[in-house]
Amino acid sequence: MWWHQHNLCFRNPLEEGYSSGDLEKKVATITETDESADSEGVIDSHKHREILSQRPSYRRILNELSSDVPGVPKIGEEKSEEGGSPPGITTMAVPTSIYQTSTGQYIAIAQGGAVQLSNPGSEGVQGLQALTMTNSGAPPPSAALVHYAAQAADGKQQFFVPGSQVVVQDEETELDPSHMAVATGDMPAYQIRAPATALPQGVVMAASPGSLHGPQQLAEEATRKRELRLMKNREAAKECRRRKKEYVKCLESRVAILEVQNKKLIEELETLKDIYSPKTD
DNA sequence: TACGGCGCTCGTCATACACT
DNA sequence: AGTGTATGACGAGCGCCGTA
Repeated sequence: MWWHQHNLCFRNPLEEGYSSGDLEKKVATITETDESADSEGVIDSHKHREILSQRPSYRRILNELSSDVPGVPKIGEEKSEEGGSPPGITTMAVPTSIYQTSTGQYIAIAQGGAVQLSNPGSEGVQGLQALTMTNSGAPPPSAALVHYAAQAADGKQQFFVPGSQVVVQDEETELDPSHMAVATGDMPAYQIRAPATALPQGVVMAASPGSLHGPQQLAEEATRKRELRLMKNREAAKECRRRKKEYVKCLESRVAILEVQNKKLIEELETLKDIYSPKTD
C-alpha cells in the first residue's frame, strides 16, 4: 500500500500554491498513470479515487488507507515522537478535564486530583507540569463543573475545579492553614480556596440542571453551554487544521514520489521499445 | 513613511456525519 | 431523534513586501 511506502513529508505544498483540491487531482492523475503500468492495483486505486471524491475527511481517508498496513500510525493516534512525554513533564496522569485560563494557560485536572499547568506557548497540553494538590480528591458525581477562568478584579487569575473549589493565582505564595499554595519553579503559585468569595466577573458557574431557578440561571446556563461549545469547536478547528496540513504534506510527498516512479517507468518503456522494436536496416 | 495587496492564522458559524 | 464531532466557508486581524 502506497501510504505505508510513501508516508514521507518533504515540502509544504501550501507554500507552493497548491490547494488540497489541486493536490488530490494531481495525485489522482498520477495514480491513474501508475495504475496503467500495474493492473493489480486497479481495485485499490479505484477505492482510493472513491475515497478522494468523497467529502474530504482527513482522519477517515488516512485511517482507511493506513488500516491495511499494521503499524502505520493513524491520525488521531499518538505517534511515538509526538505522543511521548515532552521534556519538562515530571508527572503525566491522564487528565480528565482540561481548562484554559484567561491568559491562555492550560490547566488539566487529572484523575486523583492532580492539577497540571502548561504555558500558552506550548502546543496543546504539552509542557504540562504536574501539581498534586494534597487536599484534592475525586469530585462527587454531582459536583458542578466550571469550565472557565477569569481575571479577578485584583488581577489574580482564578479558575475553578471540580469539587466546588476555587484555585486562585497567588504570586506571593502566602501560606494559610485554610488553603494550600503550590509553586513549581517559575510557575506561579496557586491556592485552593473554598468558594466563599463572590465569583469574579466573566466567570459563569455551572450548576446541575435540577438547581436551576428562574430565567437568570437559565440564561447563564445557556451562555455557559455556548461558551463550552465555542471552546470545543475552537479546539476542534485547530486540530482539524493541523490534520489538514499533515494530509496535504503527505499528498504532496506522494506526488513527488509518483512523479519519480512515472518518469522511471517511461524511461523503462522507451528502453524496452528500443530493444524489441524491429530493426529497419 | 503611508498604503495597498497578499498570504497566513484564528475564531465562528453552518452543516454533514457518526454515535447512542 | 438527540448529541457530539469534523470540516468547509467566511471574515477579521496581523505581518510582510513592494511601490509611490
